Amino acid sequence: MSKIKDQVSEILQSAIKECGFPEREIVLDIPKDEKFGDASSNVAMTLSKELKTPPRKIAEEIISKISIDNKLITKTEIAGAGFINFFLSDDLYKNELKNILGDGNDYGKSELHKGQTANLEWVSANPTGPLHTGHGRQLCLGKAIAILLEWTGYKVTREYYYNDAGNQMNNLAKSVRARYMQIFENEFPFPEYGYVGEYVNEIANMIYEKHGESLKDSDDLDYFKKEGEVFTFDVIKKTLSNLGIHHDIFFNETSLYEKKEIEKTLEAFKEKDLSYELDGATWLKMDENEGIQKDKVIVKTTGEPTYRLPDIAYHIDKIKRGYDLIIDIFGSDHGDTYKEVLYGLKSLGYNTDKIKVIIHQMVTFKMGNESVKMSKRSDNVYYLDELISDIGSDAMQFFYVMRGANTHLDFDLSLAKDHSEKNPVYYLQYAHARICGILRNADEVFPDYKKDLINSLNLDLINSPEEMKLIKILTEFPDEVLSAAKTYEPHKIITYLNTVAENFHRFYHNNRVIDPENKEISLSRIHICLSVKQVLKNGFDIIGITAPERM
RNA sequence: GCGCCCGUAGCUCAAUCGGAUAGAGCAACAGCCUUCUAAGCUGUAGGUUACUGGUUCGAUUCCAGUCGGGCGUACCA
Repeated sequence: MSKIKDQVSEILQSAIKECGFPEREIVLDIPKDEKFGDASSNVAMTLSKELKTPPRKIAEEIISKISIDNKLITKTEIAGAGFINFFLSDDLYKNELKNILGDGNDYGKSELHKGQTANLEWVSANPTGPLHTGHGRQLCLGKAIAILLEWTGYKVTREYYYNDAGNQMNNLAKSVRARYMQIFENEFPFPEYGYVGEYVNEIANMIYEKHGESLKDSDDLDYFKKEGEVFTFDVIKKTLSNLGIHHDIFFNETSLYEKKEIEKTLEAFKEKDLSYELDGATWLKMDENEGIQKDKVIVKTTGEPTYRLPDIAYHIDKIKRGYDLIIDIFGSDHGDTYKEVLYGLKSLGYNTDKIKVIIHQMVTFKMGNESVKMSKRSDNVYYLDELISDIGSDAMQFFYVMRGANTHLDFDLSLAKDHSEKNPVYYLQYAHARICGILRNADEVFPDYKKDLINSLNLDLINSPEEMKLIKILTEFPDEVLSAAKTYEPHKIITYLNTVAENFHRFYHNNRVIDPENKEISLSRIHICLSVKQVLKNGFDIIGITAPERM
């Protein structure tokens, strides 16, 4: 569609120029209702005020300059308050259809950001326990966004930021040690806010197998911490890997201390008089105009930095690496903190224009009507691995990504578990599997159909309304990818794929594809099927689900 | 209290810079399998887009206020 749209908007643009009207950026919409044509412009309405002329009159003047022929624009009309609607030649779409199979797995990719680099940081859970369903949304969202960016030409670096030295990790170490001690000392006290997950016992048992009771009198928490970290990270990475997520960089906060980057950042704040000492702590001056309510502590009275300082130093590091785009994905519980980080960077003179922060709202989990409260410290945690084995990774990926990030999402676990076959993901995947079934049939009836498609394909035979509608929708795919990528919203792809599947199922119902009596028409329909299959597959690749051959 | 986000069909959510009659899935009801997979298709029902006002050719979308929900408001991250 993109190319088709460009042609139409050029014609429209020059018609406006010919009329002597002021230039406008031309935006062509694809009307929701077919009766309004294939493309629609509201330009007459936007010119109305400036020209002090009724929009319909302006529209009339514009379309009088547009020539009608059978090759491109077959009809124009003025509708409603002054919309200019264009009806386009079917052949345009049929020709575009050929590009789908020509481009194959690349159909829909663009070179908009060719040669540019992007860094996407997400997940970034500290290694204190396995990933759970609270991480799921971010995980799946980031996976899809990374691919989406690649489809528009970016070279994407996937990054995971973690801290193996903070309070959370000390807490894990204490918890592991307590479980270890409890193996031979029933009464050994467990820390009040310790991690009670079963994995903590596993780590303790592992240590016991290696060392027996020899660590009984050791109060060296570092060893327990290290074992805990190694074990947990291993579990986390396995979960990620099972989902096809591979981070290129695991960035340890500790390395910022080793490279003195924290100190340097602190010095920079002091030099610029952006920080001050009060009550034994160091405070960063904040600006209410940036939406931050009050000054924040960056170094505690203990001498340890709060998370803000290393976060700022970390982003300086990323900026210096020279990416064209830096994306952070945070949950809404971090909604305020990113502002502090960005403000810190700005106040030090860094350009933060390239940093995009994606905030996703929390997911509420429900079991029937009961809302499920989850806490790492109460052990009623629903781990991601469990969710995957309950509903499958495709359903999970689909479910987490199918909605806009900025909307609160209710996840009904009992529904996902009990009625997994009802999951909307199957609607899409079934369309793909169905096509594969047709193609298996084609192999038997017309063994040489692939050659015939090249030599004797006759697209003139495509003329039913279902076929034309389907073809038009397929050609919108490249635009859909661009639009989803522009706003980092992979759910738009799913919404689109739904209409593809819907129209395919309808086409299938009304049109027999393989007809041994009529090879020519069979070939044209096989061509449509192959094109649908390709678009579905490419869309699945972006959102991160598989394209099954059978179901 | 203050800040950010949200409020659309019974439920979960879409709606392309502000566009035409607000759309899907699930749930409900009525139909469709001797024919390429019925995990599908067709039809019915379901809405004052939380409420009130404003901006304009036009508002689910932008602005103000009210009500309701989530998150934050740490010398936790």
